[in-house]
Amino acid sequence: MLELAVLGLLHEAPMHGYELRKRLQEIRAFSCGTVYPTLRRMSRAGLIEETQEEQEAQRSRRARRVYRLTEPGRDRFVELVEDCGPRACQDEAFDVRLAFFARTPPTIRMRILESRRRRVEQRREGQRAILARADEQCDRYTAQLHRLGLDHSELEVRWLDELIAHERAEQGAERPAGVGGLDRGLDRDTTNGT
Amino acid sequence: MLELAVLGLLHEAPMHGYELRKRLQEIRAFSCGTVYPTLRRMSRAGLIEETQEEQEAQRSRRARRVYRLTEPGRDRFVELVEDCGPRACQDEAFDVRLAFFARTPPTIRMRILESRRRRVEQRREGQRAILARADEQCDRYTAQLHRLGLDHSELEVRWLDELIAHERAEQGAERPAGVGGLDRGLDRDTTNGT
DNA sequence: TGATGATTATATCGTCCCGATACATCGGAG
DNA sequence: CTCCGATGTATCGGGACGATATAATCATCA
Repeated sequence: MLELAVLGLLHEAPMHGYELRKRLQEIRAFSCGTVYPTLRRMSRAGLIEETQEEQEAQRSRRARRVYRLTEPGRDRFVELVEDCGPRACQDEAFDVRLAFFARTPPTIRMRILESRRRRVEQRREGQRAILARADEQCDRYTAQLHRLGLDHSELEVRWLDELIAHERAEQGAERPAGVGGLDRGLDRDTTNGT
Repeated sequence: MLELAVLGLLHEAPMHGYELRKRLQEIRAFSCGTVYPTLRRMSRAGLIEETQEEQEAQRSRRARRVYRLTEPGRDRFVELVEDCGPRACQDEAFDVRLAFFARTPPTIRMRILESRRRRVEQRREGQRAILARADEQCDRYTAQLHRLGLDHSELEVRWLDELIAHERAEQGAERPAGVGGLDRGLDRDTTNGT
């Protein structure tokens, strides 16, 4: 997942590790014990290039490593972004996937949202079942825990319903009408191929 | 965390791995790739004992390993349950801690609940800040992600407030009254639960 | 001038946990 | 009788975490 996030962020512009970490935190708080080893691994795998930021002018601050997306990295991003297997809607992956929805094909978006919905609904049913027989087998605190979990699940299902409805409206508006490309606010100008 | 959960469950009765895993799922879905190695480790550390379930009568089903709490294990449980450092209110730990609140001293319970509240409030403020400037720097989907996160945080803060109020009422009822002696209300008495 | 601490920046360590996979045994359904 | 699904134990590779170390830069205040 970090891989996808890094690829996606470097898509915008080359960055050094610290900047990457800060941008990453807008998506999810990855630990730096995760970020740097991943950058190394991706660098070895050829998905990104690292170049020493050489600016003699400044006697610069410890010559930061600047990471830049490579062609294989771009391909890998497309590959990851088009994956809609079961992992794509798991808790740890879903938020990162959503963060790059603007660069995800609409059909994939729908599939991910619906998979996620099924998953959360299933969890919700499990929590309901547990709560239903909570009196017999749970202590008060455990029951409260599941109540919170259930509320979370219900909240997320409603949220997903909104997103799905929005997607449908958009796709419905585009398909029959032909190419619109308008809908500003969805993403700002992601069509620039760099 | 798994260690605490295992210790807590074995506190009730000896169990074999599979049963333990099923009971564990009522708290959180630990993978079996986590459970078995942990059982081994705890066994080596002397926190639990494993005994072959020998029942000649049945030519039994592959002689399951039955785990039983040892005295050091009991001590370890107390130690873990009384810890209220920052880790105790982190996401991964908090649910397990709550699951054994019934065996956690009231003062520790309060400290954990309040730490948790501070933590979630902090997260909430971060999310609010991000949402406030979402128009400039987030795409629509990322903003939605943070909106859900914010709703989750607000939900949990309210939930914590209820729990904390309940704890206070309980402690308030016991302290000034002197010897109440009885801990009732802990396991039954779900009040009106909102 | 120098001490102090916050921020920027990179890196490693041990640990936890996950999902996939493999292997067996058992009971019941077809 | 055989296949299937539950029961049951176990390992593997890998992703991620949090603590920690190190170091340079910068502002501030004494």
